[in-house]
Amino acid sequence: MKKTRNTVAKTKILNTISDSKIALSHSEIHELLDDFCDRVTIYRVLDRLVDEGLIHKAVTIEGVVKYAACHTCSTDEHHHNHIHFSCEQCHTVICMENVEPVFNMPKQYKVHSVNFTLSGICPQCS
Amino acid sequence: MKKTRNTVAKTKILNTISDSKIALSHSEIHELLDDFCDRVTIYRVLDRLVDEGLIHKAVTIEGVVKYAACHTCSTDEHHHNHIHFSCEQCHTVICMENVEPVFNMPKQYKVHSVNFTLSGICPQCS
DNA sequence: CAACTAATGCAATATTGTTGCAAATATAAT
DNA sequence: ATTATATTTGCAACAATATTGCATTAGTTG
Repeated sequence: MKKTRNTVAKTKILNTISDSKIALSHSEIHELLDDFCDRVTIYRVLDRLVDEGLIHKAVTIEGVVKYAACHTCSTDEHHHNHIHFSCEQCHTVICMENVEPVFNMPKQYKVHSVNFTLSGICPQCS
Repeated sequence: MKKTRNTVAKTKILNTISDSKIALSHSEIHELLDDFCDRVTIYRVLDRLVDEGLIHKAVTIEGVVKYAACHTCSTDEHHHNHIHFSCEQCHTVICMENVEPVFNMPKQYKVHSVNFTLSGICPQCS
């Protein structure tokens, strides 16, 4: 694995995601960073952070890619089998770190990663 | 609910999806239809078909939106709680209609739809 | 067949994601 | 601290995907 560096952009982007209660999309991060760095840099840093396991991805049923840092990220035993909830009203996506679905795949399928996203109305919008 | 019409485009697109063993993206459908109708029409028809419950969506971890028709579609008791498998090698997405995950959401969350997509290597590519 | 309205095509535009390359910068070695 | 190096960044260009407005076409109903 290629060595990766700790740059200002990377730190700032990781902090933005870690400090957020909700999962963030590329464009949301871009806005929060207020033109601190280029759009392209954000795409590349996000890819790196995912590779390094510091954050994880979740995709809504609309195809919007969101990024989040959860507690199991950056631990040895780190997996992201938990569910994400996407509110149809306020469009926020949150990690439900305690909700891990149980399923039974035929063992010919080699599963590398999962994406569990539920859509509906969150408690705040009800 | 607004009334919807049975047009040639709608029929052709639905048949394309129904006849396919794998879930199809907008661009794949566009290719299969070989310029029978406009790209925009396909977008609109897909939305309508989803609204009417004749097909359902699945989104890969890369944010690619795929469409599929399953057996429970178009039945009264129709739900899409099954898992989709996305192969990282051949990039095909299939419905695992028999694999329905069990999970336990806090009941303050009103769940309308689910998106379960696993990524990995399918039996053919192993 | 006439009237009504949904659906389509087209053009324009918006949004999202990718690539190549030169310049900048983090890291390790001296 | 200075230098050597390879990663990272910004910029520009491009590609892919999705959306909107409006005039025209074509289902559907009576």
